[in-house]
Amino acid sequence: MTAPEPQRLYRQIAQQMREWIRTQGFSPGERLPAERELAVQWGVSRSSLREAVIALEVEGAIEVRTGSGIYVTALAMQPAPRAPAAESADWGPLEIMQARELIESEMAALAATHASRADLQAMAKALKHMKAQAGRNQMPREGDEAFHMAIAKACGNSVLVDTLHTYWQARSGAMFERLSDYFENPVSWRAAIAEHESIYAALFAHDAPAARRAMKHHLKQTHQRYNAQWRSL
Amino acid sequence: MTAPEPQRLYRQIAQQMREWIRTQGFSPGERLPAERELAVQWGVSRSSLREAVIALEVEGAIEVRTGSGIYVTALAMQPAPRAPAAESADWGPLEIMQARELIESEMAALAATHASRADLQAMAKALKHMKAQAGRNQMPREGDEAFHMAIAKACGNSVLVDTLHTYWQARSGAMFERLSDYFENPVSWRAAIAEHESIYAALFAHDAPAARRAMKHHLKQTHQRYNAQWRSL
DNA sequence: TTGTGCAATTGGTCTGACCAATTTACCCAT
DNA sequence: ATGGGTAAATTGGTCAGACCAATTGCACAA
Repeated sequence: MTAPEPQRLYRQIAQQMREWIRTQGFSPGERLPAERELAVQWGVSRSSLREAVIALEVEGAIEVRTGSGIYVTALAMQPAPRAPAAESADWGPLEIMQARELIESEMAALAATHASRADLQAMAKALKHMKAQAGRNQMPREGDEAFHMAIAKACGNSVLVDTLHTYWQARSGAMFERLSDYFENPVSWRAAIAEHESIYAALFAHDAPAARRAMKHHLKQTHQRYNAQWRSL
Repeated sequence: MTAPEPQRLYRQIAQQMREWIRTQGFSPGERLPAERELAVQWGVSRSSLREAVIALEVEGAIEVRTGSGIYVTALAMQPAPRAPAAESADWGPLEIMQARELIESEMAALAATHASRADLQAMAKALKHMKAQAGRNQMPREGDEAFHMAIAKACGNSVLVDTLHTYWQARSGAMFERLSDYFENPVSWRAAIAEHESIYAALFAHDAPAARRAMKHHLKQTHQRYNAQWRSL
């Protein structure tokens, strides 16, 4: 009862190795002792040591090269034990919407000056997809995401693309699902589509201020729809 | 030469198991066959099968309970093979700076209206830390990060905090290290500290437009320092 | 000096065994 | 028949040793 955590051996070893690597002044790219030596060093079998190595490898802290050795990566330096999807776990819907409002408005402005013909084409296609889905009385979630991601791509900055993508993935949360059921109705679809068209028009005209304004308006509306629904739960 | 990737066995097995779990209609919480059976099923030794299991466990796709069995988690359903830090891997320094310029400017404006006394105190402390480090002729990287993160926290939005945190972690990349060596010199430190003080002043005065302006200026300066250095490599 | 090839090193995989926690089955007492 | 409790079967956890394959290093020969 007092010792509820006889953790698996490989986890203990992995934990100790993480600290050891960061402590003993290993530099990225440096090679650490052979598996057999490490096993002796921690007094475990090679099998167990190996399991710990694999855990660290999956985490990205080390890199194993067959016949050569085990090498530490740059990631090993940052203490992040990185539980899978550790962040984004406790993101609330309203927080995400606020962040999107802040970021995507500026992204729209940036996209207005950078967007290529191909980018605009992708947006148009997404918009068309939305209308098609809405026409079949389905929630046009797919097209919605495609449209916003197309704008991100138009910025020509992979950091922004990945950031927004992370936000959309976080929508899988349970709370989000419940919210969607309530507020995603044909009326708000039509409104959203109209707002998207305003954004598209501004981007097509390469009008940065207008694009920023349109995007901010769209997300503010969405935010308010969420907010209203949130309070009513 | 034509087959450059005889991937480690455990990776192959892990890959196949991921698909198998998602395909064969396993529900979260359900138990899958015993290790020994799975080993036979894929025609590998238990050791190798076990390594694959550990990889999936670290990824969070499955959960292993001693003496009981191996259980699939909710995460296993989402197809994300989530390589460690798959994103952020190929982020370039200039891309990150552009993203920061876009996001942090707005964050500063938001923080100007939201910042509490505690938030401002944290910024002041970070600023002080920067000066102390610079005084000892050290690159004030720590204080720099603390200052920017304090502003993010002042927004009261965990999504924004996590996003910026991700950007700072990406700085560990090799390219970034090399850049830092070149451009991070006492002259730019002093400039950066002065710029930080402008930002702090605007936040302290709760002047959103000024905060936005100051932050944008600061990051644009940094961006240019990077850019100049980048071309000279 | 240069290049080739052998040998040591190091990771990769397998077999088989035994231990510990958990679960299941069964038998006995009520 | 039912309840409880123990024993056996199941399942993961760890270990030891062996052999293979890729890499690396070094000595020797050209």
